[in-house]
Amino acid sequence: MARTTVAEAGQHAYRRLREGITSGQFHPNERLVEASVANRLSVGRTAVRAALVRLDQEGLVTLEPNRGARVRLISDREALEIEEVRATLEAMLARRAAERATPADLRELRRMVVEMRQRVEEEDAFGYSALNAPFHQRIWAAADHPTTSRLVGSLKSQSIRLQYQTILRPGRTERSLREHEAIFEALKAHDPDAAEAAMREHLAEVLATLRWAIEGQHGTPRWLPG
Amino acid sequence: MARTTVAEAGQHAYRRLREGITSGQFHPNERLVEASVANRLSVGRTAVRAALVRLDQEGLVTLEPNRGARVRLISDREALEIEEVRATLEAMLARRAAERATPADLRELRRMVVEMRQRVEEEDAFGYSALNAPFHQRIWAAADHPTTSRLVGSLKSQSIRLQYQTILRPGRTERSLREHEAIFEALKAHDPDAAEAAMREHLAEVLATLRWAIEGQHGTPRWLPG
DNA sequence: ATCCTCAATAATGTCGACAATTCGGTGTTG
DNA sequence: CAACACCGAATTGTCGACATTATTGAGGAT
Repeated sequence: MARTTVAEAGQHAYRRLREGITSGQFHPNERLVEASVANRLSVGRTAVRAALVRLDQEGLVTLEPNRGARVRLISDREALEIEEVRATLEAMLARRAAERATPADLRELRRMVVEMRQRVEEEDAFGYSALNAPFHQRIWAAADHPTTSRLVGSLKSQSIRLQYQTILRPGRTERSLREHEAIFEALKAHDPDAAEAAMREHLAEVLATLRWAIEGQHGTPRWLPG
Repeated sequence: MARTTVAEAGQHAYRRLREGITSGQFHPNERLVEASVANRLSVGRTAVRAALVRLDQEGLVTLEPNRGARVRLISDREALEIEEVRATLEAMLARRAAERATPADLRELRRMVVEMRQRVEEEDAFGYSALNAPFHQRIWAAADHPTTSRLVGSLKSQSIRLQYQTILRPGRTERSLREHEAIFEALKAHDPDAAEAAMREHLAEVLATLRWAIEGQHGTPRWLPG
């Protein structure tokens, strides 16, 4: 029989809401009225409540006493801070990954890099960007450091909003590809210093692009999702 | 009368429970039955439930569907991982702190170092250890990087269990004091590289001490709840 | 004795009702 | 006309009741 695990509606609500927020379905600063969300997701208010508490702790929504929840708006400053932390931690993970990447890890990473190159040659910036996350995640897996992986994953979901805009920068994909290739080479050579340096450089570029995107949006006072 | 904001019992329960866990009042792996906790803290079950969800997200308790909550037992491996992350992030904070420490920051840090030295001279290891956290926190404040500070603070609360045992290592306090002094000197000189290096070295020592403590407790195969 | 079945119990998951609070508007008063 | 107290709708906070699920222990069959 269809074992749909009816129990734990809370988990369900949490995932749906989280997905809704990170995918931009709910806008930053949008109010999340418990009742509305509840019947939108076809779950009870209790479940929504639990989900909101979780998301508050996670930093994706803010929860004010007696005043409800809203999607947390990450300030520009905070977005940069998050990216800085992410860079620091991912550099550490890259170092570890270089020390212990298995042949299987390297095979998979090579496959990804090849696919990325194809996307760049086809000038498919969006397709390229979609391969970005899996590539990084595979490195986290190779680093075998669950605590940090969890942390970095959580950070990433908080700063999604600006992630999209970084795709648009002209010439960014080519450069990004070269950086990814450098990281891969360092991992393949099992050279921790090189891997850490390459990852640090890559994320410094991302950070710079982020600054560029933030500058840009100040000129263009519209940044709502299309 | 004396309306102490009766609303928000959830916050209250959260703080009490958190305090109880980090202070060791509740032991690792101990089951947290909602009803018991509720009337122990004189709050409703709803509030306890919310608190547990928060603490689960925070990593201080584990929450299994239909099977309740228990105080999370941090494995040795995980404790080391946490300490590693903390080291990485605090090194970054020290770097930033060196760049932007104000005279007030430095005055305060000097005061703390002086007091630490006194404690060491009095051979008051426990008193010395109590000054440890404020010293680090002051550096975080100087770094002016709230995102990271929050993160590091959260990590620290997860690994409290082993923190105490590190005090016991012979000769540790003297060495720790010298490390702290080195960090202070680097901050005072506004030398980011030196500050980062000093902090990194300090926390590498802490990590080593942690490993030592973990080895030690393997000799004593008693860790079951009493 | 060991394993299995199955009721009894304890604890969690969910819901609906109601109290408490916030917020926007409305009418009153100076 | 502005400031202000106040009412009402909307929303959140809390509680108790009940359904659902795990766990325990006794009894029976092999």
